[in-house]
Amino acid sequence: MEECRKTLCTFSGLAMVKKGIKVNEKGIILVAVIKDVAKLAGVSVGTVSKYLNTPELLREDKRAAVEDAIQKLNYKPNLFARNLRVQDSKTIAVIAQEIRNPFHAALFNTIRKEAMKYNYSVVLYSLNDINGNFDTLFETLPIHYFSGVISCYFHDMEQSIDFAKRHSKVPMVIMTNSERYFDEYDSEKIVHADFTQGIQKVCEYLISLGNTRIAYIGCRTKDQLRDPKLKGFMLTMEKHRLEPHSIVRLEKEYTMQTGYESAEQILRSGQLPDAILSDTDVMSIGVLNCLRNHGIQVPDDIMLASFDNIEQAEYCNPRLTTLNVPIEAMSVKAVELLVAQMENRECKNTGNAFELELIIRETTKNR
Amino acid sequence: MEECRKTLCTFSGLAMVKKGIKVNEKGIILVAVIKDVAKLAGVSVGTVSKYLNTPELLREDKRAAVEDAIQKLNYKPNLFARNLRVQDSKTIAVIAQEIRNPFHAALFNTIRKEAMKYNYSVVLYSLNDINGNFDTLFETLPIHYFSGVISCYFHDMEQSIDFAKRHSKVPMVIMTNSERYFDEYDSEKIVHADFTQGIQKVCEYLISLGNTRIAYIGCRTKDQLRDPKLKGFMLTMEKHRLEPHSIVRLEKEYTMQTGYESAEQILRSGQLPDAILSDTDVMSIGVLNCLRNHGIQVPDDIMLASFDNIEQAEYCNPRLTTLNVPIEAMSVKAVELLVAQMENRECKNTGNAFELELIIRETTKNR
DNA sequence: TTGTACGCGTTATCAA
DNA sequence: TTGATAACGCGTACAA
Repeated sequence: MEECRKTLCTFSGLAMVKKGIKVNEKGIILVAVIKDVAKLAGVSVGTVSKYLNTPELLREDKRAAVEDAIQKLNYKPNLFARNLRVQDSKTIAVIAQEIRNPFHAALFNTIRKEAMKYNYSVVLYSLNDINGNFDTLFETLPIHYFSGVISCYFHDMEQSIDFAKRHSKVPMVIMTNSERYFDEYDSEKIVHADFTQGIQKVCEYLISLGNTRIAYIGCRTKDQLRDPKLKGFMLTMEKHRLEPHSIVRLEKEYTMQTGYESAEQILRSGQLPDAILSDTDVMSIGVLNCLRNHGIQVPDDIMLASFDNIEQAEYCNPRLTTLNVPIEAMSVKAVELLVAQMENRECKNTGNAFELELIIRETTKNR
Repeated sequence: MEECRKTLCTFSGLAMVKKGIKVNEKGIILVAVIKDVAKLAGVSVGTVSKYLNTPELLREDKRAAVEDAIQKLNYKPNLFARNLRVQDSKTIAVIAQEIRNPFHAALFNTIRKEAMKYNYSVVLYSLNDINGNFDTLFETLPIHYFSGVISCYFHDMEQSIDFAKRHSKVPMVIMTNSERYFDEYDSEKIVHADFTQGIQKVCEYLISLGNTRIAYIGCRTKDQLRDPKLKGFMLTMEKHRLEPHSIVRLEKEYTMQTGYESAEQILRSGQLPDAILSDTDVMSIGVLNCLRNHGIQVPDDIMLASFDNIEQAEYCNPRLTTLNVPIEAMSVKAVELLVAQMENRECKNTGNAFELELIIRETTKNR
């Protein structure tokens, strides 16, 4: 007993002092644990535990006593102890691209809010921190300490899918951007929007407006041959027997700055294109800025259309014609599917495919 | 022993199966734990633990053996067990406003990256999720499971400070926006920029341009009398014996949409102001949009200036005149101070005050 | 319906 | 330098 108290003093006490948690003059922690609640309520720890997990199995008087003690002590269960015991963290890892990008911020925010509804916490892993390197992620992410994973790294679907396969036993939902992944992976693990079709819609629209010399702006992916957006562009151009004015895919991140630089590169090439198809709204905003700097009017001199429909697309000047990606709805669905997996419930795998809708604003017009 | 194995089967096995972790046909978990490493390396668990924490205290041959075993088993320490034992989570809670706001996204992202350098994880608590209610936060946030807290909820400093005081023993850093908090709180816990002075700078500049009828746009804070930005505006106007054209402070969130609506309200009031001073860039973008819809030219008909200097301020049309808040530098400092607190190091409390610099762009001009 | 006792995976202590 | 062991706080099987 003396020994025990000593240990308490040196170990917990010190550790807690270090953490800044209140301790009394004897070095005993003042943060209540289940034992303290039990003592105060005059019951056993087992009973307190039952109160926390299956309160309906408790007699009313005991229930009230425990509740009262918890209140008085401001008791909060220790999550580490609980997680350790039940081998489940109630935490979801979100593998995303870059939180400063409004598209991904919206995605992350929705996932976070939805997860909260199901009592799950969310931790963000940003692939931009590690240069999009999934091997690094594989090494650093302690994946088996998460209840589940949502992967929404559109930038390199091949790697995302590969990563998921390496963890096939872990509850996971992947947001994908191309039909081709449907065959490769369980459909109840996929939330899907067909970016190839999406770009085709945009490109068809630009062509229908009479544009023939169309420039394409994107960022270079590792597996560039399979970039679904670029593919959609190429398919549409071929279908109409049109040659791209140019294809600019810098090895940079999706930022306004990159959009600006991409536009500059197009301008340097000499002859102006009729239209620019940018594969993200964020880049488009940079494009607009660059064109304005060069005195080029949008849409009169050059038209511009892009992809995502971030909130800002409606607020820039001129307002962006773009393709709506229902990212909030997709995120809600992703969490729903993941929770079903984590809790071993069946979940109909219908309705995981989302439509992309063209939003026509001011950067395009009838010639 | 039989009993033990049985328990393993029913409990861990099942729990793990539920989680989708690999188990063999006997229900034994195939995720390696420290015991497995020890067995394979032919050492005790204590030795493996030493390898993980103080490898320099190990003999070379043992060190190599453990390293080899860890490799072979792809062993990763269980964080819950470790946290439970050492009573420290190596996790920082960030109390922020709204991750979709670019200003706060930049803030959160920098904190996250910096924290990573010191081997801390970061969890986001967004006050917008809970309507800015600190009492809710107080109840739901398991604060003593975090190694430290960074509070950057500028929207209601009174409550932020109060929250911090209620947790005075917890390592915490607060970003503040007004001189007045310096006296109330330990200076080594504060990263500071004087928003009152900042707005004064902006307002002085607008007045120096010949504007006299200036409208102010912000959002309503709970403690509106002490809103440092509004205060700066009022002080400057009084100093110049000017009456505000109008003060619009909707009870909404800081969004482009709110900025739009605020501008509409100003326009409805009849006589146009000479200039609008908006207290955040995000709102300004909405203002620009609204003015354009009404055919009002910026800066010719109305000038506009604001606060934050988010990246987008340089990319909108016209480009925003605004006040630079060095949010990245402030975030870096915040993490530095927090780490010092968490690890009981001294940290000179100099240089925690950051200067706000006026950035003149296109929404203002000499008349 | 409640209490007892054990174990989750780790680190710290102490003896060897 | 290493190994055995207790303890972190909780949930659950089983006994009462």
